[in-house]
Formats: sequence, structure tokens, C-alpha cells
Amino acid sequence: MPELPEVEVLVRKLNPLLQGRCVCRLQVRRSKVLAGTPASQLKRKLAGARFTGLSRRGKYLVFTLRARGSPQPLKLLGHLGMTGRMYLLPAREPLPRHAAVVLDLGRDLFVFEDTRYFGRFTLDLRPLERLGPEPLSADFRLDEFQRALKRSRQAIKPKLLDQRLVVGLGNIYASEALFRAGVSPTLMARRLTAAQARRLWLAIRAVLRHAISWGSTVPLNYLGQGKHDKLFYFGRAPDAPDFYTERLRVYDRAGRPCRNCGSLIRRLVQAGRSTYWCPRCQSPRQT
DNA sequence: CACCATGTTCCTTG
DNA sequence: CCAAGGAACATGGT
Repeated sequence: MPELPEVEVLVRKLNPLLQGRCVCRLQVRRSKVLAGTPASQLKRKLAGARFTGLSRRGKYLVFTLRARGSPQPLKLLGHLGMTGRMYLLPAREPLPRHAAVVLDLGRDLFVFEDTRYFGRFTLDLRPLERLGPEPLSADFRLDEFQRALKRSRQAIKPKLLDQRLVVGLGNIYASEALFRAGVSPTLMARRLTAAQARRLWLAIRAVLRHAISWGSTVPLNYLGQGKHDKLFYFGRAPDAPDFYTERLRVYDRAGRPCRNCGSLIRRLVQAGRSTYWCPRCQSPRQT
């Protein structure tokens, strides 16, 4: 469940639960997610360590721990990939089929599960060095955003997925932000007018902020049956109340009417990924 | 069987 | 070296 808003909501929920908890032992069930960190090294460093903080950078989770008898903090990088989840599970519950890493915290277990194993749980912090500004912080500056777009011949939609431009957008919120800004996804980045770039800059922030506030109002109850996976994205469960389907304006709505103008939403493929857009609200010819 | 899926990295091509 | 596109990764849903 992973773009910036989902990670942000997860971090807020998880942080108070982990604060001060001690790692008795850990189990690595799929070493691929360690991204090169030897399991033995992770075990040596984490055993007996205590969680002191959890924060987010882009779509990454940054865990901070204090190792036993060592003053310098230990940092761990987590990433949910496409299908990763992290939650506390009562110690007596059975582990999910795709549990990749399990930390024994005593009463309960911290579980990192990931069906497709694209996620990460590692001591290697280097991916953080390549990240652009946080969209909801003052580091995300309109003038720099505009200048960066001017340097690119790539279509704006795939450009928004480039985490060096700005972090946090994935395939869903990139379409959502362009729709909100009224900008065509196929427009070459350097061809955006100053007004379009400004609307897009504002739309990125608004879309992410709204998604966070929506997610924060919903209980992230991972305990129990795990029927809550579809929390953020797929609101079409037959029993879902209406507001579940109101969150996304264009994503995954191909062939259905635009909520603004009634035109049929279209789907196209750019750089191998689906883009959804309204041909009227996001005409390539409007400014 | 076919195609699709919230992400990142590596490789190739230009 | 840079930019952009495609494949790979692995599993499951429709």
C-alpha cells in the first residue's frame, strides 16, 4: 500500500506502537528484502536494540534504534515496494504466508510482509541520497520545480514518477495531481507554461495532503482478518460505503464519466505504466 | 492462457 | 556522462 500518503499514515500509526520497544530476536524469512545486508549482521546489530523513532522520507520508512550499550543510533531503511505492509501481530497469531522479516518484541511481533518481495528492510541507507525534495515541506520550491521541468523532454506524467524531481508520487497520485491541475499527462515537461507548473505544484501538495488526512481518519486495523488491505486504493468492494469510492478522481476510472465534466475517462500507457486522464479537463491544448 | 497491478534498479539505446 | 524507455524482480487477481 505504498505512495507517500500511505507511508505517512503508517508511520504515524506505527511510531507510538514501536516507541521504546525492544527487539528480542529477529527472523529473516526472505533475505532478498535485506538488499545486500547480511542477515547475520542485521541480527547482531538489532538484537537487544530499542526503537527510539520512526520517520518517513519519500516512500521510505526510517527506523531509529539504540543498540544495547552503544550511544550512537542505529538506522534502518524500510520500503513497502508494491505490496508490502508492516504491523504488529500478537505473538500467538500465525505468520502470514509472505512474512519477509519478523521482529520479536515480546508480547507481539513486528511483521514486514510483502507478497511480491519488492520491498526493503535494510541497513543500506544509500537510496536516501538520491531523493528530491519533500513535497509537503518548504524544500519543495516552485521556482526549482519549474526550472527542473524546463530541463526535461519527457512527458510530464512519467516525469512526476522521478523521485529526484520530487518524492512521494507514484502511479496513482501522479494521475490524480495532473487531473487536479488540468494538465495533460502527455505534455512534454518543458512545455508546461508557468501557470500550469504552478497549478501542478499546488495540485501535488493538495492531493497528497488530502490523501493523508483521509487515511488518518480511517482505523488502520491490521490485526484480525486482514480485510483492510484495500484501504487506500481499491474502493470498489461491493459493501464499501460511497466515500470509499470518492477518494480518487481519475485513477482506474477508464470508460467512466469524469466527475467534473462527464466526458469518459481514458487510459493510456506511458513508460510501461497506465495513466488515466480526462480528455476535456486535461486537453493538451489548454493552458 | 492473457493481461494487469501502489516501485525501484539495472541495462540498453540514442 | 545524460536522458528515456524497457525489462526484470515475484506473486496474485481477474
